[in-house]
Amino acid sequence: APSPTGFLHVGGARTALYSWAFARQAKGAFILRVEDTDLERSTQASVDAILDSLRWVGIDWDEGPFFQMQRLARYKEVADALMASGHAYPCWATKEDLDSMRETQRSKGQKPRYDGRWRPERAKAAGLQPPPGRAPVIRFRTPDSGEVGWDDLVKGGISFANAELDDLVILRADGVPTYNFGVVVDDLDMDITHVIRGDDHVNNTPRQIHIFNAMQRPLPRFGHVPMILGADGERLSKRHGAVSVTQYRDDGFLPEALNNYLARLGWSHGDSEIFSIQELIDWFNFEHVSRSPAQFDPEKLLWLNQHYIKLADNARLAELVAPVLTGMGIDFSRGPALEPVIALLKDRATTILHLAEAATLFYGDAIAEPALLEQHLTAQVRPALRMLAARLNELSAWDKASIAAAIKSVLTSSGLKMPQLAMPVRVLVAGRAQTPSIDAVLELLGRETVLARLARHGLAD
RNA sequence: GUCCCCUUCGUCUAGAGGCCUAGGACAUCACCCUUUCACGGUGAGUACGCGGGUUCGAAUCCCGCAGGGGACGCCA
Repeated sequence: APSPTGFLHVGGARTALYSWAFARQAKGAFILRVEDTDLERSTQASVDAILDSLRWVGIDWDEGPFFQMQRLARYKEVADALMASGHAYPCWATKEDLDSMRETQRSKGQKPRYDGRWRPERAKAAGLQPPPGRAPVIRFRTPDSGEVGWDDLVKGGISFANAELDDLVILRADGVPTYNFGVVVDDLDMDITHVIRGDDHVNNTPRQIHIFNAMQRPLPRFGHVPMILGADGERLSKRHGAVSVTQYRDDGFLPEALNNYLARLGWSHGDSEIFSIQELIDWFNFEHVSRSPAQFDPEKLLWLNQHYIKLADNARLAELVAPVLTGMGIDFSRGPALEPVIALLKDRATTILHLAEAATLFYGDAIAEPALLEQHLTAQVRPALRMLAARLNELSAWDKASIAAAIKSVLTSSGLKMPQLAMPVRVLVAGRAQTPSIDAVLELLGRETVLARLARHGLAD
C-alpha cells in the first residue's frame, strides 16, 4: 500500500517483496492499494513511478490498484456509523489550539497528545459551542484505560497502555480520511488477512486495532518489518545516495540482484546468500525476518549484481547496454557486434553502466595517454611489434586461436615474455592497459582496425 | 521528554540451553591461478554491549543498565 508522494523507496520495495512472496507462497491474493489521501503531496507522476518500479522488480498484483480518494463515500459512511455508536465525535479545535496545547505538554515533559476537549460530555461541561460555519473534523474516541496488544508476525507480543494514546482524527473537515482510518476500512472491505508494513507503523497499530474493535470486526495479522538504515546508522534517506528503485535501475542494476539483496537484508534462510525469486517464495517466513534494523550495504549489492550479470543472457545484456552507449554518444553499429563484446566483458562488470563503459573499448578511436604509450612502447619491443603486425597481416584465418598462435611465434622469435608484448599491443590497439585477453580483443576488433592502429605508430605498413 | 521496539565479526546474518575454542556472506589482507585488469580458488584477522541472576551448563532463559532505531501531525 504505497503512498504516491515520491518514488518507490528500497525499504518500501522490500516490504512489498516480503508481502508479495508470502502471498504467492500462501496462494493468496496480493492487493495493491494506493494511499493517496495526502492531497498536498500525492501526484500522478508518483503513482506511475511506483507502479513502474513494482513491475520492474517483478512484483505483480491480483487486485487493484485501488485508490483511496475514490472511496470517500465509504469512509464517510463508516465514520457516521462510528459517531452513531458513540465511538467518534466532531472536534472543532483549530490548528492554533492544538499547537499551543502540544507546546504546553512538551514543556512539562509530557508526550504531546490531544486532550479530548471536544469529547461531547467534556465540551458540554466546559460550555464549548461549535463555532458557526466551520466544519469539524471527526475524532475517534480511544479507550481511556486498559491495554491494546497483538501478536506481531515478526516481533511477537507488543502492547500499549491505552492511556498513552489519544483521540485521533479519522476524517478531516473536507471528508478525506486520515491514514489510520482509511487503512482500517480498506483492510476490512478488501478482506485483508495480513498487514505487512514498516516498523515505523508499530505505533499506529494500536489505534487501528481500536477502530477494528469499534467496528466489531476481527483483526488481520500484523507484521512489522524493521527499517533499513544508511551506513551511518540513521534511517535510509536521499542523503545516503540512491534510495529509489528507479535509481538502481538507472544505475545499471539488474532487478534480480536488487530483489536478492533486499530480500536477504533482514531475512535469512540459513546460509543462503544467492537465491531466486521462486526460492524466496518457497522459503519465505516471518520467523526469520530480523527484528532489528539493518544497514544498507551498497558493496554487497554490487557483488550480487556482478554475480547476476555474469549469469545473464548476452542478448539481454546487449539490450540494456545499447541505450547506455547511445546515451554516451557512441555509435556501436560501427565496430564489432555488441553481443560478443559483452560476452567477453561481462565477467568483470559490476553494473550495466560499467559494462557499457568497458564496451567503449571496442567503439572508440583508442588513443592512449602519451605517458602510457611511453611506458609500454619501448625501443626493445618495437621490432617484435613490427613482426607481429606482419604475421597478423599474413594470417589466413582471423580468429582467436590463429591470433594466439601468431603472438606465440613472435614471442619465440623475439625471446620476449607474454606481458612484454601483450601490454604494448593493448595500449596501441585499445588505448588502455587493462583489457580482456589480448587475442580475444584483437579478434573482435578485426584485422583492419588492428593493423591500422599499429600503423599509426609506424609499426605496420 | 514520554511511549514502543531492538542489541552476534566493520556490514548482512546462522544460532531457538550442551553440536559454539560461535558458522556463512560482503568488505579487508595474504597466497595461488594468470597475458594486464578482472574472474576464479585457498587461507587469515575480526563478533555474542555491560552487570547481575537461573542452571551441572547460557550467544541462547530472567532482571537491570547502557547503546541504537522508531513514534509522538487534520503525513503516510
